[in-house]
Amino acid sequence: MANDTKERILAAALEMFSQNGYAGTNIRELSASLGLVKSGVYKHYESKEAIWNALLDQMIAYYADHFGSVDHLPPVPDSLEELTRLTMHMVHITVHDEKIIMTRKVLTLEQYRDVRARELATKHFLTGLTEIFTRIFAGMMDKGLIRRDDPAMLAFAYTTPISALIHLCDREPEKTEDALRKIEAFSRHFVATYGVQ
Amino acid sequence: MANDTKERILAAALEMFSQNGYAGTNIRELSASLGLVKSGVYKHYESKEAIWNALLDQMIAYYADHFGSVDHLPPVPDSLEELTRLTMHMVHITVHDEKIIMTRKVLTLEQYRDVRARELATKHFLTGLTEIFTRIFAGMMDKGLIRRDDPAMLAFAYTTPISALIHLCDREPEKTEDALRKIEAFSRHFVATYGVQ
DNA sequence: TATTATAGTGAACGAAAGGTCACTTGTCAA
DNA sequence: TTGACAAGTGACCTTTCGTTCACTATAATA
Repeated sequence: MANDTKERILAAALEMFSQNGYAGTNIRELSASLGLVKSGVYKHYESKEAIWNALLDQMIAYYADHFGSVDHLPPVPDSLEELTRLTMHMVHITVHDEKIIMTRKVLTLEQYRDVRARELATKHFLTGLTEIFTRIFAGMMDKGLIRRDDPAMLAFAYTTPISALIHLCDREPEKTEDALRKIEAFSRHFVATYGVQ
Repeated sequence: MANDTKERILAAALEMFSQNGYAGTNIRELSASLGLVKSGVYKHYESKEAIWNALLDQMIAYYADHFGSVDHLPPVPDSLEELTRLTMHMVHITVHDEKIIMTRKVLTLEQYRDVRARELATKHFLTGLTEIFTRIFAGMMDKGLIRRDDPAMLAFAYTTPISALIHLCDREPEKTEDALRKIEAFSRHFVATYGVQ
């Protein structure tokens, strides 16, 4: 199947780009990892850059589908404890899903070179999470669970420390357990600070 | 002078590595940017990797000299307003000094490939700032300026959002002004939350 | 002054890169 | 059964890469 190979190429590209970067990846190795010879790849993509652009297209579409729409917002927690649980659930997925990890790494490595990677990186690493939690905190304020305050500021203050530790997990995977504990401790501290007792 | 050229090579390497990454940088361009021909570079470094290692040595030494010792700790602020001023002063330097910007970019680009870059990245992006502000907050608690709390947790909660915006400046320099305003707003919000009025 | 080490040149090299092309194979519709 | 087409192969091309080397110019040293 043409489509199958085309997608397998993208999957292999994600893996290699996330480890060695775009410039550090060569088509021979990429093809070999799929059991093809390099000219086979050129039957599906006209150039290395075309692979890169298709991969970015896919990442952008994936992001829009999964995080970009209001439909996929997690429900507003009904308790402070549930906020921590929700947070830990989201974090667990994001630091253990290989594909998501590789996506973050690719965006990290190519953010200075490619405009679209740069924009997606900002969404992934900063504005995306902040927007989601702005709504969550606004909802929790309405429910009287957390102190009235600027929900966007709280979301920023809540998500960026977590993001920093997620980056740490990407960089030093052996510290993942520690980072998860630290995120949970941070979440509880946050709740203790802003939550209405 | 041998030493002069040797250091100019490192400076050029920092610039090119920070823009194109190690794999994306070639010795011809690097030499040309110094007005040399590429074989001239090999009179000073035996290989591209040797340049990379020397650059890392320099970055590690620079970090140890400027941020690693207790001597260079900023003084503990005497007021909440001064905490914000101190913060903005440090941030201004860090987002406007080209050499520091390039250092962060290099560490960002090479963190998955090189063990030493990985470790230095964690210091730069996470533990370094947190340690500095842990001392500052401990001092401010002693002075009765901010509420008694775990100073390391406060430092983490204070520095990582700022770090996130510094990364944003590296990625999208045109947003620097906005980011600086946001950092100041965040600092004041933090002070309003944890400061003793 | 003669010598020697240093910095820099320019041509060349082999390896590896991205990409092309004529060709084979297998599948499916006419 | 045959024709057409998509998928994959292997040899080959060009360019670029990191690296080497014989050589020159210069400036300090003995």
